[in-house]
Formats: sequence, structure tokens, C-alpha cells
Amino acid sequence: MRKPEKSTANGACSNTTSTGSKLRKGLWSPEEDDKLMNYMLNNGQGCWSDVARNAGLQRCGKSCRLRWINYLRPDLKRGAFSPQEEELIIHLHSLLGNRWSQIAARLPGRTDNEIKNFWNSTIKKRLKNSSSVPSPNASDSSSDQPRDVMGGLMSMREQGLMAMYMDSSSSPPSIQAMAALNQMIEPLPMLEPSVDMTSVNSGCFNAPPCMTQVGILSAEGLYGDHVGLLGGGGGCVVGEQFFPPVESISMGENGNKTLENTFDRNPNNNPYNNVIINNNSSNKVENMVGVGNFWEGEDLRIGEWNLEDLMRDVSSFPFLDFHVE
DNA sequence: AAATATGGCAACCGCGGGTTG
DNA sequence: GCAACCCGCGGTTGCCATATT
Repeated sequence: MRKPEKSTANGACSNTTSTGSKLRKGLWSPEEDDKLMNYMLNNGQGCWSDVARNAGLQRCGKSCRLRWINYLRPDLKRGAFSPQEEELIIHLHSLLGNRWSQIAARLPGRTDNEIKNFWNSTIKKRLKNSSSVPSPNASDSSSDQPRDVMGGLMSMREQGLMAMYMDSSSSPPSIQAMAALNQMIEPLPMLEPSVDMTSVNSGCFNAPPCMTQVGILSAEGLYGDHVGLLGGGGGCVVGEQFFPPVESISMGENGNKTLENTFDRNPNNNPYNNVIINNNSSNKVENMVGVGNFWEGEDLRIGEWNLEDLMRDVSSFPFLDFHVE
């Protein structure tokens, strides 16, 4: 069995450290930040409860993890969300619902908590106002569902899609639905963290075909036509940058189809080429800056299924006007 | 100027799932 | 196989700053 744990069985922090002293809660002091930052920079990420103990913090590991991920991580992007990021969040939310971590995985430098807060405080309100125009689904009161939040902004077809696949309040989307969603999302680029979104006009977000295909910035409004959404699928070129798909489809040994991240490890193609990436999960740098979260995305492998079944099911989706060959 | 309302953000809570011994 | 442990996620709460009355 494992060594005695400092946290409760369900993962919540207990109130005391192993030495019996009281665990701190609430806001972090600059001293605590320093301790955690120094420890992480020197030792990298390990077991969070060890981090808390070894860094000399009267905090539970969970609290340390949260502080690091949401605040101290050096690769975090600070400041307000750019309009482009905002639109991408809205679009991803329409596809993924409240899967903040998946949305955050496509917005390097942003945390799920940040996006969640931004959504709840700003976007939700704005969309509510803009959707005051009666929509076909206006009678539905479950405002957290994408189709409702988007109100009149969504096409009927998309509302149908959302109704079919994104009703996260009831049951999880089926494997097939998730596969379809992943394919829909696939062409979305990773946002280059070093690019100042607010200053980019024609370079990054307006020009790339992969974005206009999605319709995020199309003249039709926030949500354009999904025709061509699945076209290409091999990433997109943004200026000199190549944005590979977040994940791609590969065949496992047993012939089953898996979705896995295939971000290009070639430093020449890698927009994060200042970061050491290898396959060793204990790589200090990777762990230290949490790059794994962005590079590997979170593990978006969503399961394995029969390829033929999948293709048959996907191609029969009534609301998708594309054909799987 | 004081009281109140609102917004934004940081952090906590509880759960589920994966890993380990 | 089981239980302890760890991690990550989404929901929620509480605090602080700012705006409004």
C-alpha cells in the first residue's frame, strides 16, 4: 500500500499537515508564491503533496497545483482576452460545452479556470443580451447548454447538432458523437502564444483558410458555414507558422481507430521550439512549465472503436453536410 | 461621502477516473 | 481484486475592486 496520505480519500485536502500543523487556505502570500515558484523551477513537477511538503508550504498539494497551474506557471499569458480568443472560446464552447480544460488546451497560455471565469462573467452575459432576439429555442431555459447560450447566433442546423450531441447535462456524448466533434474541431489551430492577438489583423486569424472554413471570422457572423470544415485536416499555415491539428487519427496495432495528439515534435515545425520536448514523462522542463498540457493537449484520446462503424455512423449524421469517403 | 450593487477573479469543494502497491 | 492515493475537472463560493445610487 501507499504511504500515508495527507489528503482525504476523495482527494480533498485534509486540514492538517503530516506534522499536525494547520494547513493554510485562502489567498496566497507573495512568500508562498516564491517558495512554490522556486521549488518548481528547481525540482520540476512531481507529486503535488510532496511539492507542498518539500517546498515548506503549509498547503495541501491540491492547492499548490491550482496555484501553479492558474497563476505561477511561466507560460501563462496575462491580460485580457483578445477578440480573436473570445470568438474562439465561443465557438469551442458551442462545440464542447463546459469542457473548459479542452477549450483551454486550444488556447495556449490560458487556463481552464480563466476561460471558465471569463465565460461566466463576460461572454455569457454578452450572449444573453445579443440573443434577446427570440430564437427557435428561446423557450428552453437551460441556459448553460450551448444551443441556448448561443441563442439566435446559431444556425438551426448547429442547434440541431448541439441538441443531438452536446447536451452535457444529461448523458455524455456517445463515442461517435465525440468523434464527430473532434473531427469538427480538428482544423482549429492552436493559438500561437507568442503572437500578440490584439495586433494581428490579416496575419493570423483573418487569412488562414482553416479559420475561415470554420466560419469564426466569416462575414456571415460568428458562425459561418461548416462546409469544408473537415477538408484538409492537416493543419493550417498561418504566415510562416504551421498549425498542425490538435489531434489526428491513427491506426492502432489492432486496427482500431484512435484519436491521438500528433503535434509535430520536429523543432523546426514546432512553434514552441524553445521548449525541450521528449517522450520522457519525467522531463523536468516539460513538467516544469506544464507544456505537456498544451503539447499533449490533455490526453484527447477518447477511446477506441471500430473504424468502419465509426465511419458509417459519422457519415450518417443528418446535420452534417459532408461525406466521409 | 456613504451605502449598495455589480463584476471579476482566485481559490476551494467534491467528484470521477487513473495509478500504484 | 482491492483499497489507498493522486490528479484533473467542473461547479461554486468568497473576496476585493469598481460602479452606481
